[in-house]
Amino acid sequence: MSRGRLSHSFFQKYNTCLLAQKLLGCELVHDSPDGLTSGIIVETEAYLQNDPASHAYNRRTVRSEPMYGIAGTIYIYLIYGMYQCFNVVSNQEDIGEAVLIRALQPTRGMDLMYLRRLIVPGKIIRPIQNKKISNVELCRGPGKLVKAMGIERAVHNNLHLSEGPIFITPPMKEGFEIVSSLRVGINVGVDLPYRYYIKDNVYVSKHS
DNA sequence: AGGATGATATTA
DNA sequence: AATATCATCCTA
Repeated sequence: MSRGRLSHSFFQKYNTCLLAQKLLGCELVHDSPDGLTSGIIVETEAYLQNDPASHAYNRRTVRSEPMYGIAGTIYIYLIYGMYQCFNVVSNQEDIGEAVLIRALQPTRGMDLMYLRRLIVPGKIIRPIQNKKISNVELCRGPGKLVKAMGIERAVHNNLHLSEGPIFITPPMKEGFEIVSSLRVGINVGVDLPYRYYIKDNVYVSKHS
């Protein structure tokens, strides 16, 4: 059952765009106190040093500091006041680059994922009958997958994938075709084709 | 199409 | 200190 976890050498081995592609087909795992959840990475985006869309573009601030850590560091940030995004830091230390994980194909702990998706922070559970979240919808999008996986910035930011409760296993899926396209939800650097996903995979957030 | 929601970076 | 800006998601 245990396939082991990818270590620093894997994350450092490729440049950021290539790592974004190599991570496709690998399994992201969170072994949490509430239970284990996991999913195959099916969609990623690369954010580079000289990339206007990157948090590390022309600056090194407290928020983006984890991006300057060694490859395999976890970088989590808050977006739009409500959602969090999960990144795998890449390249050498002191070079601020990372790969955003945008969608997962759930493999384990789907019941727990479903429960987490329903919980509104600090409040009650969302009206149940109103919306039924399908397996396809559980992790289809960067904010969704972070919530379904029980990942929190306050707890997991700046941890490393080579140790700790969150890790990535070697590829489970192989032989698929990778599509590259423009990145989603940005206003600058829009022309850079640094989004990658598994062709025809239903769990990818959005097609183009 | 528009609103939720808060940290962050930038300007003053 | 004030403000514009978000690597998003949900509801209408």
